[in-house]
Amino acid sequence: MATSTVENYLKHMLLLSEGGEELVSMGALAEALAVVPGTVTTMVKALADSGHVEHRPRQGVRLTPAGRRVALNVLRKHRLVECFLVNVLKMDWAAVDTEAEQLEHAISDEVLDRLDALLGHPETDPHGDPIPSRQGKLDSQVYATLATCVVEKPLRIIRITDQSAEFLLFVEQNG
Amino acid sequence: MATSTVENYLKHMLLLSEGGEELVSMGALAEALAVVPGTVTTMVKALADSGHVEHRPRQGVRLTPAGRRVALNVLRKHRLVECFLVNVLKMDWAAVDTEAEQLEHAISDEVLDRLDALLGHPETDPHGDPIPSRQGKLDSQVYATLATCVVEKPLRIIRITDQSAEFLLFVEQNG
DNA sequence: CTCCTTACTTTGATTAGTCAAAATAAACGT
DNA sequence: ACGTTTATTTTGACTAATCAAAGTAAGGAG
Repeated sequence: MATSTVENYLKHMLLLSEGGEELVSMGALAEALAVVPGTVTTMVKALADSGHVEHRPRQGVRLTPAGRRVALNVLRKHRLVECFLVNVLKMDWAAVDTEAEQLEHAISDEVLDRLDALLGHPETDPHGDPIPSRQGKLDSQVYATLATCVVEKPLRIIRITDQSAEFLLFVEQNG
Repeated sequence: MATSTVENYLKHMLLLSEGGEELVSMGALAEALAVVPGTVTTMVKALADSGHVEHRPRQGVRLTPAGRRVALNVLRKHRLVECFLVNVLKMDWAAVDTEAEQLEHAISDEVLDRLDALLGHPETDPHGDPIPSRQGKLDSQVYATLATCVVEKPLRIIRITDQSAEFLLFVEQNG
């Protein structure tokens, strides 16, 4: 079984390559994981050995199908847990990300499935991010961003990309 | 924050000293944690340094009030999670122990409280084991055991002490 | 009292994950 | 083409948790 560290590396690679098939840079990964770049290099080489990623030295890294499978499963856990925390436990949707960060590595596939059923198979989490299907399908639709919207025209916000605590707090306090 | 390894050591010390104030032997702890005795000695010395336990070399170990506090909180998480898995997710009550083993280290106190409320502040988990209160109160009532019961007299089973998977399976299959 | 058994502790080594800092490579501007 | 900047990799060291195996203490049995 993949350790939770490994799961985090793979999850972040998936997030950093949203949609596209491009290589993820070591620097970006180090930033996302809050570790120094040297640590990422070491870890990525191990991940390459275990067949989860393909490492192009000095260029970047990319998930293999096996690595992507693991990453999608973790992401599915993360987002379904967020749904649970908000919809069932009525937690503040700005705070659930940190909680889910821990729980995503602790829940089994069995619990995951039951949670999914309990929640009525939701398609997105409370921030509007799509939830990967059990079969590993993830539709990353591209919506218009606030920056590309017409001012003064009514609109509905579907998804919030910036998950930083500060930003979510800002959104909350300003509707 | 205590690592999940530390939480496990403390939790098992609590369980092994059920009620009484006696010292827990290193051997019993090693057995419970499935590690070799030498590992326990090392770890217990570290735990003594951090003020969670009192170590009597060659005699045994005992929780300090601080250690007991941590242990009770972990046990509360474990048992409330079991309630949730059985009552809400309708999982098999013989299987939830292993699940809870992981989750007890991943859920925050915030989630714990909300879970407790959702479940209606239960007093025991699905196996009949008492759930420590938020204030750290744990009533370990002593019930008659099957071995001390009158045969052929109707009775209600309140609590099952042996949590091994095999035994739970046996109980399940034989009513 | 001496020996034996059993429990406990020590010691040395290992694995996973990490950092700091030095070394290297690629890219970039002039 | 040359030197400078920037990203990446390497190296050496560290912490947490573990095991195997050797060493030590304490409590009986005779």
